[in-house]
Amino acid sequence: MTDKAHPIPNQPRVRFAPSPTGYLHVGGARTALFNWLFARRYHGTMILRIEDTDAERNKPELVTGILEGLKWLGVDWDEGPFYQSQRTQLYKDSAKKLLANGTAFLCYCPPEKYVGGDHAETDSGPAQVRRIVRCSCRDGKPSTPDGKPAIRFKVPIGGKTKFFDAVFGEREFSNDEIEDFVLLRSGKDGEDFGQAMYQMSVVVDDVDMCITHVIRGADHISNTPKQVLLYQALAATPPVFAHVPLILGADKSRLSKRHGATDVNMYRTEGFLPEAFRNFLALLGWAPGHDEQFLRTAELLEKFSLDGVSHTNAVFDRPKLEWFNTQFLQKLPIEELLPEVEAELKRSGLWKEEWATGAGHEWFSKTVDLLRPRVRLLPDFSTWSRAFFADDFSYEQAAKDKFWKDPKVPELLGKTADALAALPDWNHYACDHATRAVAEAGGVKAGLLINAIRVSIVGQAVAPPLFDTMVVLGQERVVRRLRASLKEFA
RNA sequence: GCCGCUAUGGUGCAACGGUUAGCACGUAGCCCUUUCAAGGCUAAAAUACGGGUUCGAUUCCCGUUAGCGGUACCA
Repeated sequence: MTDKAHPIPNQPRVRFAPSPTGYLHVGGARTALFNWLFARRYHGTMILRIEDTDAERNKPELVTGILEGLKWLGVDWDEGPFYQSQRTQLYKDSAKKLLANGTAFLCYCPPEKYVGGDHAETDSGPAQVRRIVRCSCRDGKPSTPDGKPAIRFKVPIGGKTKFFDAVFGEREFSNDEIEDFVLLRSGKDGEDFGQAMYQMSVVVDDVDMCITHVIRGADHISNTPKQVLLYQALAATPPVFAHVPLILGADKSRLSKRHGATDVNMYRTEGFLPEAFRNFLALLGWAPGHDEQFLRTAELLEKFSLDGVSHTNAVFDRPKLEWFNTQFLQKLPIEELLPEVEAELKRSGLWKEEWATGAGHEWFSKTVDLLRPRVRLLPDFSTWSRAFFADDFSYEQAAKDKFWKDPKVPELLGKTADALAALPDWNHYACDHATRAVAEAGGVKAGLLINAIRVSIVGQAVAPPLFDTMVVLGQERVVRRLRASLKEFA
């Protein structure tokens, strides 16, 4: 539908335009991802623009976090970051141009006349009501002719403003519903005008940067007619808009802190794999077709289309995100997973350089491969899997209670240590047979001994299959740990 | 309040006038098994409500309800 109505240009130009008033929110991240997917899919250009025109709310230090979040997600850009705070002259010039061509006017009304509004009683209590749509200043009749004016857009009386939305289709809004919005704030002491307002700066920048497709959150849908009006006043062609549905919390209200983490960087810290997060995010409000779920980024790129974007807000489902993570943890080619694990072990101080190359690397690879079906998040490699990478692990009380309760256990463990120490070859088969022989001789089921040994050599009730674990740990270490664990029974 | 968007199992998506309404997450059970996962199989679970249009509506139209968004000299 989209492709027919508005053919995809060969080289679309899109932008992600976050505002540094907060961290990179998952909603913003999803918008960034869709822009990126679209740009890469159609060999276009991705532009990053920082919308920091509100000096009072901006926190410049947040920009770093936003950029880091994007990089972690794998969303890169070709141009920028551009900062709107450094482009103020452009907006002022444009506003003055509109003043000159009669599509804007000077407004002397005090700001508070517009802020807050009236209150009306409704069934659900007082609701805010917009007080002013058409300002009297537009006809040259300022209510308070003195003081510094702001510049407002002169919205046409009557008529409709239309635009094409690649996900919602043709849209039209009645001009009478659109207020005479502010383009430029009134100036403080010394300056003629203040900073540009959002509508002004986006449109001027989108025109200046030759943006062809504006992909953004659906919360901007009712801003769009204002912007289209601005394009017209500026004699510019509006881009194709694509509004993507919002992300909600489990209770269907707008996603916020009380729903859990909303900062993308928190997920990085928690130890999610970026590709898993990306896959999950991509499937929030979009689907490639019928039943595909687990998608590598290349497949995402191959299949992404604005047509598939849903019209409904989506709930952020954390359990599903975790499922994606375990899927990637298990299915990623091992060479792709290794660097992530290495970084994790470095963070926790368990990393040894000998694992970087040669035989050490081979061992590391084998160990990670053994561990990964049971790992849920990257830090599990340092915590749950600690006994595989370090010798100073502790014994879980619950594991001891569960698997060491048979009085025969200490003796059997001692005999197992002797049997294993005597093995000429150290492999799965040999460990298996030696262990079962000890169990049989001791008159117990193999399972009892196997479970007891597991606790002795890794300190926990849960670990990969025992004999694989033994092979990876090595003969010397297994025997030593078995003997050392005997002290726990004293 | 006004304007706008939306409405398929608990969740994310399919079905774009004709299907026993499909897939995935989650949930429950079973199998596998040496712990825990993974994996395999099975089950419960949905077209918000009311009107139209049509031979036939999940699908098109209208209304209601609900949720969300906008209604700032915020972005």
